[in-house]
Amino acid sequence: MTRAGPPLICTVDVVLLTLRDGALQVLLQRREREPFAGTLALPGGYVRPQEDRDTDAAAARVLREKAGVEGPYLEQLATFSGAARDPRGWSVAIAYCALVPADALPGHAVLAPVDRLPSLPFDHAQIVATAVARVRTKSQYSSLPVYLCGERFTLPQLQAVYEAVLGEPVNKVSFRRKMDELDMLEPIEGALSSGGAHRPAQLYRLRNAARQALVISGRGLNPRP
Amino acid sequence: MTRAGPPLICTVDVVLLTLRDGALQVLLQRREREPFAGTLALPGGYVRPQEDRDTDAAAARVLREKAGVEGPYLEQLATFSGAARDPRGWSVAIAYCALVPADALPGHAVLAPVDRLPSLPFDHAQIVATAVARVRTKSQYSSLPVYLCGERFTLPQLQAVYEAVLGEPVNKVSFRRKMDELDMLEPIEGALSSGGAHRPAQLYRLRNAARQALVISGRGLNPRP
DNA sequence: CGAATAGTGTCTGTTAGACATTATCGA
DNA sequence: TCGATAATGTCTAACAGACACTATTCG
Repeated sequence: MTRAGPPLICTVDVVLLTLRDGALQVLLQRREREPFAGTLALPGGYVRPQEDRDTDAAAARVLREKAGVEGPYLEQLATFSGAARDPRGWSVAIAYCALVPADALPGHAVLAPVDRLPSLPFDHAQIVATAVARVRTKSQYSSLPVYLCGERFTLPQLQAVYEAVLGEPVNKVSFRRKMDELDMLEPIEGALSSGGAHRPAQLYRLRNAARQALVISGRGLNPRP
Repeated sequence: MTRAGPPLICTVDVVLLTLRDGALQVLLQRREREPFAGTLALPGGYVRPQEDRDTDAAAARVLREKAGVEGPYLEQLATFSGAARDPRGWSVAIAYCALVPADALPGHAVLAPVDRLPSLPFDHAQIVATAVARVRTKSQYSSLPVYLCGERFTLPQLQAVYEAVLGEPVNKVSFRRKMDELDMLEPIEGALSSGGAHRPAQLYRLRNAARQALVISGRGLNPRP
């Protein structure tokens, strides 16, 4: 049997996206080790076969250890590989995408808006671009953006989240019709947002059925013309 | 710096899908080596860092070497990993999906319909299921199924391909309207299908612009109710 | 009451599917 | 001419977006 050849570098990298100041932002960290020690990069780390059940678990561990984030929405994105992307040698990076409400992040977290990233090492810029494209596309026809909200939110808030993610305005009536059809939200009895000098909004939460899996809509929001 | 730990098994596996007898079928091969020598499985192999530019190239090489298929549509699917999936130990398999017209396969190729698979080793059944789900979803709103056709095809043929992939009938008028809007096909002047005792159909080919990239439609075909 | 935002009713243009009609071949 | 399939015209129902209107809070 052919041997597996020289050992490969195998890592997981996580694109953690959140919403801050009305913009989609990605979590970056200063690298402690070479290569690129001291520069901002995606959180990542070696896969640890003894410790990690699979790469999903490795990504969750990286987020827990490096960002203090526990149990977020986490989805495998794609795998990036080759001789060129890492100066240490031929490598495989399994990239993950995480969505987290901003208030679930520790205060010291470094965030950068996805459309004004600093220069990133490895192929991290490409990985972020892939993640953003995926999240945008998926948000067109699914409940994905709710993972960027907290436990309780109003429909106007949720609409603003969709608009921030999609980068374009969403028709209010259509949006509410869609949310109604998808049947993924339930109003919290008697709970209204307060604060403004205006009519308060009904607070909603995710239905239990919608907690586990994304809710998918046949036709998307804002289909291309 | 922490060492990368014990070497991992890193492979690529390819789900080659084609259309035969009006059904979506997957290419399988008898394994020559342990584990599971002699059983049918997805074509796959170790990533070879010295030889392969990246895992995309590794997948293309596997298809070329093991199935004699050159330059097919090839797309990364997902990465499967963990201690449980391979008896040799903790492994990472980067899975790819290929679409090929049936007549581009060598005569001796072993195909199995995707909805009546034999028992497969490793997590290959799950990998096939993932590939089929992805191809179905993507075919709803893109030109993906054209890769299952040859160079020249008629609209009724293409519609039959869509129906076979999606597993449900497609409205003829809507289908033709959509193909027209997408503007990805061009009629071959003066070329008509022949053979039946009926009106012959116009032959089409992909426009050059549509050759390189998928053509994406805003609203899908057959949106869910 | 006025400003501001939440929430709803309704109209209209667009799109997709059903159905019917015409076209073109071989036998 | 008939059977069969290709190709197209047209009607209708569903849907999305625009706009206007009502509702409810604070000051």
